[in-house]
Amino acid sequence: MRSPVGHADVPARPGREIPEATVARLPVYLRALTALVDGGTATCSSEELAGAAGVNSAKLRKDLSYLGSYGTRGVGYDVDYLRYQIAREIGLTHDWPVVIVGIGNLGHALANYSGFRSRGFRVVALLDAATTRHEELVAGLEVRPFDELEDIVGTQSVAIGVIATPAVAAQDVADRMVAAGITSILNFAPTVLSVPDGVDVRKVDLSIELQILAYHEQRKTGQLPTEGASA
Amino acid sequence: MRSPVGHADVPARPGREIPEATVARLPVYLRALTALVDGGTATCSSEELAGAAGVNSAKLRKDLSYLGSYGTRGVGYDVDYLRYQIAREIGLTHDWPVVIVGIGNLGHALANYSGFRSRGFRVVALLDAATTRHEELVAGLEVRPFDELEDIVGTQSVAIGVIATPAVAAQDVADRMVAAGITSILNFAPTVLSVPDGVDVRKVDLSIELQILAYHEQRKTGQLPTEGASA
DNA sequence: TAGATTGTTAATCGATTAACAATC
DNA sequence: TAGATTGTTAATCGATTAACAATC
Repeated sequence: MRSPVGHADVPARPGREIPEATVARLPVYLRALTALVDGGTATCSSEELAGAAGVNSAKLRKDLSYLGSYGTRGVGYDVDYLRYQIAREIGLTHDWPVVIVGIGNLGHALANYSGFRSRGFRVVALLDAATTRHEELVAGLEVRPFDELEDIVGTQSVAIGVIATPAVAAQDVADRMVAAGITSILNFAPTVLSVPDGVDVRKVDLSIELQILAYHEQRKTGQLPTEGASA
Repeated sequence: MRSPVGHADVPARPGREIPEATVARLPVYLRALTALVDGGTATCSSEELAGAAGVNSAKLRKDLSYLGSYGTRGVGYDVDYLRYQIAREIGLTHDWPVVIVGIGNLGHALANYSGFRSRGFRVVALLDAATTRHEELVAGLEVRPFDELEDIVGTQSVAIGVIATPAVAAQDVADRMVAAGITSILNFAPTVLSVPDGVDVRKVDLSIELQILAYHEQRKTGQLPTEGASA
């Protein structure tokens, strides 16, 4: 539709413009491939990889086709090669410095989560507004005053921020993050954030996930909400 | 397509068969409505509620239309009434007992998360396989041996289980949960679970969320992975 | 009545899936 | 070559959105 920069409407390199649904599955494939590599598997078919990732093989092949042609017909995929290609596509061939703001229970858990480090994310600072938490050691890092945000983001080129504060503080934290130059936010606070265009926000909401389960659970057990009620 | 029980293919009550995308947004609307109630707002338009929920108003109205006609043309929605209707639809008019398995950093955070309790979820037990954690008090509950799962699920009619164990243990925990009668699982372990039909699994994966952000971040900053590379 | 806003329609868009030609 | 499996096509399905008739 829009062509912001004035270039001809050429179809971008084949393999560009990966659909959002596909992007969200690439990390799942990456994890499955890493498990296969660790298990000593050198080659796998789309059927096998799809099974390990919990999707059907047509979807997997379609997804991979957006990246390029990294398989061999009649043979399958070289596990290690495909893993590298996906990691490169996601941008995990270099480390991403990350700051976590809000070092309560959840912030503690996030700071200690080994899955970040092992996947290319490096927690460079833990910030909290409460002075009582300052200098506390969490996951080997000192908790710092929130005011140091701008300094840390600037000197360490932090692009990604994690918000693990109470809901009331989250928008302020987001505003400060954006002002400091952060352009990607992972928000654990149960609130809608408003940010300028160009800043990405992803939200993880524990209670929403449970509510979605409850909705389906309710239907299974036959306790339909309107059962016996009239319209 | 399928008609498992042998009844005529009558269109269910209007308002049934809510699309999955809509179900996932109902908790967001519920939260926005609760905030409006708390702020003293009695009535709101679809435009206002949509703004508070972070969606556009056409989508909001379409979503609500699956539940019924709870608004008034020319006027808007009664905030408290709509909130009740959504809560009823999700199944939050009664409490859901929940067990959490795996009381590490994340399990601690989940056990202490007030958002569960306040939204109709009651943590009835914390279980861990490690005997060193037993009898420890977390969020006012004693950590119990994992073997007590069946007993607790049976006596307390638990339908929802939360897995916060390391990845290697998650499938075993899921199997035991299913055997004990749990039919909805919220999985925080970074692994694909296989469960029988009829059991719902939702997955929360912290590092996947960060990877999705990294993908977009990489494109923003112009460090395209294939930049300069030839096809 | 005039103005406002819902609930619904219909068009569009994006995601999924099965099937199969290409090709190792 | 025969068998296997990818990469792509095309059909289907579901979600989003704008527009507007219904109606308070």
